[in-house]
Amino acid sequence: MGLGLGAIPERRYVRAVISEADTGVATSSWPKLSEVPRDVLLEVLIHGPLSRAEIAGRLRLSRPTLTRVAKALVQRGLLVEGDTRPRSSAGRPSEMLHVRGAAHRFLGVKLTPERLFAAVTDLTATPVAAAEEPLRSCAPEEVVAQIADVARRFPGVTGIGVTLGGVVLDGLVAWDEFLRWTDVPLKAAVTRATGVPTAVDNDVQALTAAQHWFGPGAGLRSLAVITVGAGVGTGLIVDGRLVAGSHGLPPHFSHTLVDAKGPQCGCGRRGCISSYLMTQVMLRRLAGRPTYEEALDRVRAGDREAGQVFAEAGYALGVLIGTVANVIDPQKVLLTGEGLPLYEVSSELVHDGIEDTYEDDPDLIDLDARPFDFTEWARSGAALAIKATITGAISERPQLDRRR
Amino acid sequence: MGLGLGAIPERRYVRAVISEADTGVATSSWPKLSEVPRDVLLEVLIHGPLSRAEIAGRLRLSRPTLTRVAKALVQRGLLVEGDTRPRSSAGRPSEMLHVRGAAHRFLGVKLTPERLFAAVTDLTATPVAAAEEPLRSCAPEEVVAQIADVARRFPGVTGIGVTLGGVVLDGLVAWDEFLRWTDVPLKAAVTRATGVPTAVDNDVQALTAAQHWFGPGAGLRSLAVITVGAGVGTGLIVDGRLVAGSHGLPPHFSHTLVDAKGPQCGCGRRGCISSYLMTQVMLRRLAGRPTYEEALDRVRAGDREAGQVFAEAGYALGVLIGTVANVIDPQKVLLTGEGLPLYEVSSELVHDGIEDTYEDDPDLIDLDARPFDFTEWARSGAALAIKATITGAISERPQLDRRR
DNA sequence: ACCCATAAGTTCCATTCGGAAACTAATACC
DNA sequence: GGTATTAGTTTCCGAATGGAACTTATGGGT
Repeated sequence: MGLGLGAIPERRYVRAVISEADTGVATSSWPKLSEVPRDVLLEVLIHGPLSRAEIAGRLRLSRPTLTRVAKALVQRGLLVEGDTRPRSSAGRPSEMLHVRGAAHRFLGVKLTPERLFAAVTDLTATPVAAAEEPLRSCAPEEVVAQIADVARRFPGVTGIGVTLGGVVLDGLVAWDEFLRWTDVPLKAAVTRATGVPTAVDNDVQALTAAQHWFGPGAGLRSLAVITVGAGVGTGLIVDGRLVAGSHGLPPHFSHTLVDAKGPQCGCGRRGCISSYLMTQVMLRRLAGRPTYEEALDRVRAGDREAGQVFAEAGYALGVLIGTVANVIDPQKVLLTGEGLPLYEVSSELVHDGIEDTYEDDPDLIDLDARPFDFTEWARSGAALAIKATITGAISERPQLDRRR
Repeated sequence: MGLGLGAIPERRYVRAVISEADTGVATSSWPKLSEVPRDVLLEVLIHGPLSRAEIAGRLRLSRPTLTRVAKALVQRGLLVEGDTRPRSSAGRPSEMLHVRGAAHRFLGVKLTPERLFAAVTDLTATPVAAAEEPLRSCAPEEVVAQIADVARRFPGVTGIGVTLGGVVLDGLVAWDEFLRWTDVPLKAAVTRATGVPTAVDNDVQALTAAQHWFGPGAGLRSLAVITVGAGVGTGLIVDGRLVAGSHGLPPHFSHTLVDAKGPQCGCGRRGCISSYLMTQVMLRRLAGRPTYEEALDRVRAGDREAGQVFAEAGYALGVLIGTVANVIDPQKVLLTGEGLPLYEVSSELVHDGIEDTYEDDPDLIDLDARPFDFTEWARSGAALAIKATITGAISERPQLDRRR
């Protein structure tokens, strides 16, 4: 319904065989999975191909259960049996289970005030298509219409994930400074306009979750993600779950003080971490207001002034890393973003900042810097859709979980 | 066993009725509970007396399930039916279920280099006895012996919780600066010496968990606990769970910079939050090195010098509160500790600090300041024992949880 | 006083789900 | 080719959960 499928011939003749899984829109409906099958799928999704025995061990399930559950997941087309991997010693070799990525497609959309970035991925969050276009307007209705247009170009997706730089609570964009939105029920609107289940979240939060499922932080119990771009952003995974503040904001560390005599910050004070790291502020301090790339070139060419600004930025980044590590003592700190060249040119100062801030042995911090393509933002939208689809957050209202 | 109960007459005649619950050591054995009964017990423990219907609603269980589970818990002596509470409108009144606190007792022990604090509580963490004595020695074996002596004075406890100011990982005291311990397997040692299942944890972590179950933060999804005493400590609850760093330390925010020209801090730098708040440092700045109480009197009497030191400390506390709130955006910030008079004498400056630091509306912060008796530390040890007993962490090895 | 609406708690029963035991399958090593 | 070893399967059973229908205890209306 809502899909204009009235004209499609009835398919009663299939129902008896394929039953529920195929009743709705052919390729794009997600089967309802109960808890254990969902956990099994997730385990394979996050930790790569695994044998039944391995999964049973990790999830503390019996092998018979795994036989049954795996069979069901294969029947639903979500898993496939891949190669068999011989044991190192004796014993029957394992049959590896893979996620059948092609089974579903997801659309991710990242909104900025100027442009819309889109990416289509398969179930394993591997990109299969991408698009980018100017945002026609910032008015909510028009943005929704534009997203629906994009969605029409990629039919058959199982879910849509939209991310933006604002405060998102339960699918409602409570506040977006850049788009100038207040209380926009984006999730409902896009779901209605496209007919496809949609999830909406803050971009940094979605990126963090994406890195935790599909990136270098896959499956870690604790993880800190720091994005360096036009500004800095932080996301935290604690106890295997994304930390969402009670008001929907991602954790922010960025106005922690580095040096009270530092540059003027947007927040009104001086010398916050973010005052050193915001691209705008950095460039403003340089003669002739170069672009970011020009500034980088100057640094690489040995320019003193630019070097100083980037060194200070690097130090501030180090302080940020150290502060985050002090607070949650994560298994890994992941550094991403378009501004990562900063780490490349002044990694030494970053480490100075860490050393001056972190209260334990800096070697304990597993720091991972990953270069970053801007389309990654859109991909993390798709990852958001995948996550919402699998956990069921996308269709049902989120379950109150009665965990400890 | 180990409790010297050999002389107590056998009670075969009861077994048929009370079955398992009474098979082992009479009053002090904890029945194994499966997940749902455990959740039900917890819900009543944390959220006060509740009716079956109410619990079923909260835990998303059916009413028949609640009938069954409640009956089992009543049989095991953990719950009792209390008063019936009439509906406001029509309908049969609810029968309230209470935790039968008297069913079990727990011993909490807090270790400091000079003294040992002990508290015995019932299952609801209500204190029933307390003791305090000098620590005979800091040597691990002697401390264990002393704890065993204390435990002998309070026979029949179901669990023991020991807390101290060090780094505790899985019952092993990896490092305690104050006691000068490294890698002391305290949990195993006390369990062996007393014959009672024992849990060990960092004191601030245990306090945080205690406040989250039995204090003003009961049952919140997110909570920050800030203790002000000889130093400052921080504990976090996120998503209903205690945040434990991957190396066992509680989160520390206390060396965040407030003012680079501030007092010298133990960490080598100047003007950290903790440099303003450590009692030692505060008193050192005052003429004649008064005691804490004397210093407080001076402030209340209007002494300029003391007022300044306490004002700065208050401001630093505000910065700490704001920083914590920025990071996890908790539902509540709970302020406790022996040093709480600070908040009383300079609450205005605390709020200034919050205002200058928190990036949203300070009114969103639900700040709760609770005066603090030192025996609270020991009580939180008992709460630790309760928590470990109920979650099963005390006997079995912690289950790998396969949650999302 | 009586009946009815309302909501709590219970009983009964069908169903689901996961683990134990015992099996088969596929390999390495001797 | 036999044996040890580990993966995966089948069969079966017990535990636990939720739906339907019931009983119980109240308030409110007539």
